[in-house]
Amino acid sequence: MPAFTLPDGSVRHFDHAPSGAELAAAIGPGLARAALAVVVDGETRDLSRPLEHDAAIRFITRRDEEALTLIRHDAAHVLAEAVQALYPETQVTIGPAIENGFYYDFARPEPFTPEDFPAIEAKMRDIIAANAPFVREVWEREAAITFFAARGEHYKAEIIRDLPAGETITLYRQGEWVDLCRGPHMRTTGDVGDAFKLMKVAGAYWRGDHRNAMLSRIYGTAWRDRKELDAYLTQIEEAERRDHRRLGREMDLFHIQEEAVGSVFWHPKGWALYRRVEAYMRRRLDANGYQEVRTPQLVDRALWEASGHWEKFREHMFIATVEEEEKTLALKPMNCPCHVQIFRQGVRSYRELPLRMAEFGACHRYEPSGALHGIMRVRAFTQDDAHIFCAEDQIAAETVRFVELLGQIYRDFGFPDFRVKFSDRPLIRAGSDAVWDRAEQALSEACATAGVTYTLNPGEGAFYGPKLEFVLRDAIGRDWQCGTLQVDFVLPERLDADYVGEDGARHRPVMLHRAILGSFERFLGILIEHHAGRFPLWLAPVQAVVATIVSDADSYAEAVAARLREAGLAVECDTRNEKINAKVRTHSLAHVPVLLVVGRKEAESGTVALRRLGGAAQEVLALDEAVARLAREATPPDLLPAWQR
RNA sequence: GCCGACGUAGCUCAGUGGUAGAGCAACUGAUUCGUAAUCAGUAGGUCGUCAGUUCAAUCCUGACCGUCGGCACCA
Repeated sequence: MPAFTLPDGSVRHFDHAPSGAELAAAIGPGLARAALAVVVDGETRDLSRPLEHDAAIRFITRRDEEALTLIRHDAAHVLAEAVQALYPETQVTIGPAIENGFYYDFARPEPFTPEDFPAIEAKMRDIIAANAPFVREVWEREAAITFFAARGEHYKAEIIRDLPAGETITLYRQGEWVDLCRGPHMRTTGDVGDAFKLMKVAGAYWRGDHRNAMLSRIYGTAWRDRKELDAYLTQIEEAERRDHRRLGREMDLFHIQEEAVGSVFWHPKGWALYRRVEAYMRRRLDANGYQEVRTPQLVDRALWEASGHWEKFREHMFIATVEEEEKTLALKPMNCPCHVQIFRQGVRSYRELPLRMAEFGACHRYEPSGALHGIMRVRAFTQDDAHIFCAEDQIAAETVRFVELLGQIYRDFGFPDFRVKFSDRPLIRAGSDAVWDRAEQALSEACATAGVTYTLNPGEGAFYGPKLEFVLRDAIGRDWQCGTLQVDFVLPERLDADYVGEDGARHRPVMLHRAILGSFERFLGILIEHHAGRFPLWLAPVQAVVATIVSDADSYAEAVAARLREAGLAVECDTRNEKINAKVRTHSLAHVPVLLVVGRKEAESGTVALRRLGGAAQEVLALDEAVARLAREATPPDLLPAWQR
């Protein structure tokens, strides 16, 4: 007779196999009303299924975060039923819960449009109001295939055909409607509630493969209650306000135009920001034993053939030819083969290792048109790239050193938290399995030494080696993969790099490909969105504006601005014939961190009224003190004396 | 690259089969003002490009380019 252990440690005994719902009722009527699903030894199940064996039990109610997944999954089913009710010619495929919501992929000659949403949502509300129970049925494979094929649901039939032998095939009914699904589901369609909204339509390939048919996907969001839904919609609006493309235009940082698709025109203010980041990175690298180099943009295809990139990435390379010569050159899509060329000049000694070769390398890649996105995904970009040539037994120490540097840099840019993913061997790869074994092992040992905990990202490594990926989290909770550290035993072999060891013999170095920001373009996009354009003083393109109240203060304002410029600050002077209210508004909207207001009083007393972005308070300071204070505040974090960090 | 939507002044957006408007920005003038929009005036557009339909196209049709949202891709 089964016994169930509850979260409080108490045990309930039954003389039969009760359903989850029965068990909940036995515990209490409140729980019986609230329970949506039951977790049996860690596995979430429908309340209707009998519990045959002894198990640890807990219930999921609407108060649990886990309810979200159930609600979203059920919402996907309700969406599918609604769509088939309204558009009977539509085939259903799959519809999972995802972060923040759910989607369902439909096969239909005519794709859906957002104009269809009101009708579909109304139908969904009807289905939810009908409160039909979800009923689980176990089917025999052939019967299930015949059933779906007969209904013209060929995708469902294909899914069943491809299920591994021995897999239990379950269908769920909700009223008249039925779908193949492994579950679990809540009790009834009514449990979905009313906190959902259809968001957008999109094309999506069947089974995520671009060789397959394009399906019509409908995305929705669903939450436990209206309040959560509204909070989510507000968060989306917030993200739109932060959009780097919008801020880039509003703050006059950069633009992109048709004649140079995927390349950035940096305006003076955007370039100021770029240069601050670059200068900071250069100082950090200098201080960490890197040697900066610069390598050619145009490189003969022979080198790319030797490196293996020509074979794998040719379609993504910009090719250049001249009429005079037969040569085919490619704009470099990456820097590593060029760095190996520098390494190969002369004879290298083990004494030079680890050799850390850095380049702010400008690269070009012909990215698919649909991948382009503002300055985040472009065709011309600059990596904060470096390659560490080292011996195999130096991988661990170099990894530790790199992770420390990376953490420091992320903190300085305002990203205190990051996580690490470990990507191991992909299906298509260079190098023997023995080499991959060694590379993966070296990297995982290095992680252990560096105290890095990671999540595994199977099969996502580069074709030449495994990699660590560093993912930071921004101010509104979005994850961005920026840094990377890749172990490469292959390229030194292919490009014949070697060094003379202690034993006098030639050895292959290992290459560690590594980047911290990834690309400047993308990282600046992330920075813009993370700070919502309100940069910390050391990064702000315009750090301060001196604004006059009356034109009598113009010459004093210019003098104030000059003093600040001498102290190294980027300052503008606003002597326009405008009221101070208008000036405050203009510069606040432009996200200028510091406003120095000067009128007759300040001009006479040699002071400034200092106002911070976002605050209404003003502080009247002697000019000298204001300059000293702002100069200190605008100091990049790596240049602050130790006691101030 | 694939599916869909979109493209009107610098920006945000109206609008119509008879060659276009608003607000903000810009410019000019007045105003000299104490912390988120002073007032008045002026100027600004081959309505993404190219074809087609039509007496007539910014509007209808098609192709292309670009942008946006996804998918696929991301050395």
